[in-house]
Amino acid sequence: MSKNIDDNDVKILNILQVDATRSLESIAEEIGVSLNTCWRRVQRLEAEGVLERRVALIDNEKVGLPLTVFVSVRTDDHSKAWADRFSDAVNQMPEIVEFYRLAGDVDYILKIMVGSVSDYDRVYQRLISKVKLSNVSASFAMEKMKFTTELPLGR
Amino acid sequence: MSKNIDDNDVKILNILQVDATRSLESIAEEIGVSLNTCWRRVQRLEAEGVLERRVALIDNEKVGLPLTVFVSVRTDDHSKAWADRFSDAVNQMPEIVEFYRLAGDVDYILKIMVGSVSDYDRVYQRLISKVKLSNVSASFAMEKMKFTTELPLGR
DNA sequence: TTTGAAATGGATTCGGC
DNA sequence: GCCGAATCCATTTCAAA
Repeated sequence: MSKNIDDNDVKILNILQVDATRSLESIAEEIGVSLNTCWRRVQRLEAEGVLERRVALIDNEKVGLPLTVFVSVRTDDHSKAWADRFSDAVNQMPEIVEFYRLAGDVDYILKIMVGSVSDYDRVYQRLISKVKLSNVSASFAMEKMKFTTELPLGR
Repeated sequence: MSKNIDDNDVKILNILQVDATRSLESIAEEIGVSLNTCWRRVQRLEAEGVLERRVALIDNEKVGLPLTVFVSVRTDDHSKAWADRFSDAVNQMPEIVEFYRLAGDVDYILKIMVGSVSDYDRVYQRLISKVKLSNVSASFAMEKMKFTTELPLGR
């Protein structure tokens, strides 16, 4: 934990990462500081970029996106040019919601959210039309058992 | 896409899933409806559970959680009792931020956010002390190339 | 320089038309 | 769907420590 984040900051972050609609007044009361102090801390956390943004989370099933797919990618082309093209292609595709480069035998993992298996196939076809992938393996999620954007900050 | 979500609802959702601090007035203006209509639509989307909640997103590196680990789990115990114990254990561990049951040869995938490899090892030890896992494989993320909570709703 | 109390003005909420 | 009143809330100001 960064040294410029104290106990009260953590309390504020823990409240806001559960519910960003909480009023400053109620947060101030809960953590035992004045409204003003609380406001200043939130401002500082935003200015420092600790608090990145506030977003609305949408129920993926209720908007017709019940299927989550994890895709493992291996490549034999480890050039920068290839990596850049892959990255650009992924960033143009809104169905790909997460994308990491990994250590180990799998080079990349993608998380894709779509309406159906055939929607997934269209996303897959579009992706491989943009960039050559030597070894791709898809795993379909049968059940979302936990999903949170809340980071473990301790108390 | 569910039939009770129309074009204007999608526009509202697309705005709020990028920035939940936007005022109703500015949203109303952007999509071309009255403030009141916009407010009622947001109320309805919340009541229906389409809009689940609004949260603050925190910079994981700035709070000392630079390491993301994907863990694949295979099990030979496919009983309900075992699955429940696994699920309970995961839900008690805030470092595990995502958890899915998969189709295919890997049974589960976990996404874990921690400060370091040794923090990961502590999480891992804690997990296997609570539930027997027959085959576990961890992949460490070297680079977060894309992360968004924004669902692809089309226009 | 920091802190808290109070004022301001803007945004949200909700009834009625 | 639109108006407008009542309320709530973020932000600024200002005085005191």
